[in-house]
Amino acid sequence: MEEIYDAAAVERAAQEYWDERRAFEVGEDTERPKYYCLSMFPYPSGRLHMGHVRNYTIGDVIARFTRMQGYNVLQPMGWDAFGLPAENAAMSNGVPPAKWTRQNIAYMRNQMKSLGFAIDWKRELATCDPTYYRWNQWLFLRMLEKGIAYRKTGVVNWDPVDKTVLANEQVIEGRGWRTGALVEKREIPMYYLNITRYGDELLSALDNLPGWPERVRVMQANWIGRSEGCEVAFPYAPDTRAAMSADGALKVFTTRADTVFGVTFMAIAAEHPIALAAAKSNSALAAFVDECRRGSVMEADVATQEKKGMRTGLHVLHPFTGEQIEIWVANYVLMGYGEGAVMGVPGHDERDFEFALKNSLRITTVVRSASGAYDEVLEPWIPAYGEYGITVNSGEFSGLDFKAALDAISAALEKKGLGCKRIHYRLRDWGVSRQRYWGCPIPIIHCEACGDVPVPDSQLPVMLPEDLVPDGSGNPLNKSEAFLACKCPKCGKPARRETDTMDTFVDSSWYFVRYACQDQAASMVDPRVDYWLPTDQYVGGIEHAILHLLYSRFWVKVMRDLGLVKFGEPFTNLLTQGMVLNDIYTYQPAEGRKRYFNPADVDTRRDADGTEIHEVKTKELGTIQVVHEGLGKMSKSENNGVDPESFVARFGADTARLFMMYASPPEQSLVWSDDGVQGASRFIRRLWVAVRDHVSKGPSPALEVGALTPGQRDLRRAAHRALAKATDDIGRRRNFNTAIAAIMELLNSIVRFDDGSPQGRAVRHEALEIAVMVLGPIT
RNA sequence: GCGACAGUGGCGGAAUUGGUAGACGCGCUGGUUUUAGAUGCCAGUGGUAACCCCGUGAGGGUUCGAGUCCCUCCUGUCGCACCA
Repeated sequence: MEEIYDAAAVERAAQEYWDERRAFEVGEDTERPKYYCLSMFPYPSGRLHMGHVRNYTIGDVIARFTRMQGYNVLQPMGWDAFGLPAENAAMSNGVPPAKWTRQNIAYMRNQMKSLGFAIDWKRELATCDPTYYRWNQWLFLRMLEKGIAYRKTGVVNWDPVDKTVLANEQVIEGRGWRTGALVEKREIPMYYLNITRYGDELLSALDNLPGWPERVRVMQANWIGRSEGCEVAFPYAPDTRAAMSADGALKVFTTRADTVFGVTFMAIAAEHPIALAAAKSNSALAAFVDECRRGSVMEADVATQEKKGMRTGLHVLHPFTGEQIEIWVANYVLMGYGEGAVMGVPGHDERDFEFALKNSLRITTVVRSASGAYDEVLEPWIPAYGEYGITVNSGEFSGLDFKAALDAISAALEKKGLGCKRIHYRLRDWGVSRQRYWGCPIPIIHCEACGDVPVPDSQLPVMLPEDLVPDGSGNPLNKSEAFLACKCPKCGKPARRETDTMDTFVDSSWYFVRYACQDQAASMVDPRVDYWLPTDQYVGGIEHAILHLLYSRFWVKVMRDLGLVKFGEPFTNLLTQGMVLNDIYTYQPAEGRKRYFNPADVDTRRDADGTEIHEVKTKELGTIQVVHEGLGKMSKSENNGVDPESFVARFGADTARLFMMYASPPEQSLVWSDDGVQGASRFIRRLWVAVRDHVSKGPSPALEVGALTPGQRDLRRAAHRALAKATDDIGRRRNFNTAIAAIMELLNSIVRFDDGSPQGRAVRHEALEIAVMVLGPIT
């Protein structure tokens, strides 16, 4: 009983045993059903954090469990190795990003190994290796041939802090997603991927992903934002023609072309060219335009923001009646959506209604309620006004239902050359060029004579020089003559290489495919991909619900259409794990910045009247009282992280893993708790002691069910019930907590149950085997 | 504002999907081992002095039976955010 459970020794022995046996290396075994269990690969930032540990523990439990059920299970691991932090680290300490990244990978690989995951390390890959990124380049060239990749000069989002172009998706509320800096607009030629071409499929295929959480599918559907409607052009009236000094038409997109006869005004965004033209000769309007543009950035109270507008004094002509319609600038019209202009139909659109009331504009009824909810549109607004009905007061188009009116009106518009049916997406094409060094070079050569020439396949990969050190003054590739100088593949004359690199989302869009054939030098994929893919289970953070998952789905569909893979959806089942939270403690000195204290350093005691007091012993200030600010995601900035490495050193990986799985269901956030850790630690120790004691008493006799006492029979039944329960829970990934609870209960009864009889030992043996079997996946 | 999800002891959370509410763990209380502490072990722990009583955010409904289903409301979390 004096023996102490030495987690490090126990775990090291197990890990060595696995290594020797190459226990987790798998091949393509057609005899067994395959199971591909994938966790999102980490960015090699330097050290693992608890979020990683949780992510990979959940994946590992699923992998080990399915493996025990007889599947041929692949669980690979790799590194999302390109990206900005490496450049930032390079700038602060002068180390080339390649070196920094590879050191981090080596360190984190060791950390991961000490956690004992059932990973096939033979298949490890890093996206910064030419053997990987050459296929980014290769597929990019195929996309270029198909017209999916194209070059376009466009207004891009420029992050002034990171000095890089951001995708629309990387701009959050007008700010860079990483830096939070206000984004500026710049014109830069760059490469785009035509993801909108796949918009329909990306949307409709969501319905065939029952293994995805509903909310992720909703988020993706909203992001794609498909709407079916009609483009309508309102020709300029003479005054507008004069202001714009050109003939033309104001284009709008509408989903309600059936209400086109109800248009009583036009509303345009403050940034719209007509607004800018009108503002030149109208200072009041110019001031309003300014206000709107400022207001749209300060979005905090957008929800309750009043619908404000101002007339431009300019007009357009109704495409059917020829009537003059006045153009207003309105703060509720967004330049970034559709054409930056809407047709104002106050009778049948709530926002237009509100706007018309406020500005005393005419409200006309052009749709009659099919359900008899109303005859005429009157104040106040009722939702029925916005519903589909039968057209009225619409000239030759009166008396039609929505579908018929839409068809007739769009056909008539098309005849006049003033519009047509159109499907509009919120989703934009994916700009993949980045003005950064530490990324996959875009395989293009710029020749004075031949223009932009794709690098021939035979010259791939375009190698990224690994010895450069960014200094903050832009992309070092632009200063590297060795990289820049090349020959034009077409004419052979000296030419310059493209220095832009690809968005790192490209790297992560297909890494899961490459795991299947990581050592294949001759091609991007090989038949092994057909065996393993698609992935059966993907585990990762909800923060990737839109970008990474959407890009991956798109990329795989392109690969499918190129005949490279046979599937169109990469991830059959998706599990989005919750965050790891911990307490936040702060101290606000009389002067200076608020300080954050790590919860591990905080002592909590109760005051005489029962209120909790949190104290920290500091060197400079002595013992101070700190404030408990609640719970937050473990982060550096709030100093509430728990370091996995020191944790494992102290308690062992099994405790870390058991606690992670036990304390909270995988999809929910997990609150760190030292007490919970104690419980998990105690449990692991207790299990170890029970197994060791049992083993030390020698082999158990064969189990004779008929000879059991009622107590023994009960224990045996409890063991089998626990097994069934755990199998069910882990299989459905619903709640690992209950699976573990069943085993804890079992273990409790085993420990108490010790009558020393031979059959008692046999039952105990069986029960322990079951406990170890179920906990095997977890610990 | 719209949408999704949730609300159960002091805490994390169970409840076999409509059938003994509070599994399991933490915490707490008492006992015990120990020179002492930590650990370990034993017992107790929703409320109430107690019960065959009352208890799953509030109110109503369906049902032999509701934490679970339906309606209304409240609160919280997340997502979207004037989507034309």
